[in-house]
Amino acid sequence: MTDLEQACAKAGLKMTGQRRVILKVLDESEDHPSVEEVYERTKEIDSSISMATVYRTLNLLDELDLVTRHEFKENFARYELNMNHHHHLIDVETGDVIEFQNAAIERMKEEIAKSLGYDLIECRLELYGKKIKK
Amino acid sequence: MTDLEQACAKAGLKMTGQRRVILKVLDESEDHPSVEEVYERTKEIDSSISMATVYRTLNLLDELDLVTRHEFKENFARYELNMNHHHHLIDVETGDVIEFQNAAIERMKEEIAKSLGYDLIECRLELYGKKIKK
DNA sequence: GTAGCTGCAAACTCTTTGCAACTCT
DNA sequence: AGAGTTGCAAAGAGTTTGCAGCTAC
Repeated sequence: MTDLEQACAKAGLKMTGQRRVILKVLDESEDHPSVEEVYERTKEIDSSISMATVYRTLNLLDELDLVTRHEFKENFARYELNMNHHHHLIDVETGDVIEFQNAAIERMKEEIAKSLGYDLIECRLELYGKKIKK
Repeated sequence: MTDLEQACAKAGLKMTGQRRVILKVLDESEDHPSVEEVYERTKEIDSSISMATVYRTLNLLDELDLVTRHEFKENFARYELNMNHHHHLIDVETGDVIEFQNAAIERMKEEIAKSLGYDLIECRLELYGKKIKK
């Protein structure tokens, strides 16, 4: 039983075949798949899984904070397992997504929120850029 | 003729009655209205304006960079005139939106993009927080 | 005069949901 | 056994678009 499956069990979710497949797909994805992409990847393992189940499962995982739902400047959602905390730089020409971390920015976010009288709960930081050609 | 109308004219847009009303509404809005809200506000001035026109106009203004399209963690768009550059802190309990600026963060964003080999074109920074009660 | 704009309604895309059947625990 | 889960198809929300008529330039 994987860590992910354990976390689900702890939350009281039943571990069905479909869920196991979806978790496996997420765990093996190194990118930020859309719902459609998660669906395609699960179908290769179990072709009977429905889109509705993929949507429902991703929503559950999001509520459990096992997954982060992104909405870059597209009009559909992308998901990603919640492992290490990082932000994204999106290549405006190709759509490529690059991950980065930056301790100084983390610190400043907290400070800014605090100075406005808020506890920081969550945040979204996305850079959109164009590759520098040499 | 307002600055906004001038900018539109320069881009080759015809200044119709509907557009004038929509621009006026945006100009007088101090918040970040949704398309629906822009529509409601325009209807009070000219009740014949259609939703389709509001959508089309906002899309045009977005392309001209006169307006910024936001999608906070809701599932609809909000718009805002592109005046001074700033970011947003969203109150997760009430949905209130607070604006802020921070020069240090601006600098860091540029640096991060550069260090990844990109020219920064655009960015999205949103803090989601809960008000600190005393 | 004509390219561009508009309102209307229909179409589209992504996402959610009601329901009856099924399945983990 | 029973609550939770599933697939299907239908519904929903937000947004876009084809078309015929209208309007700014």
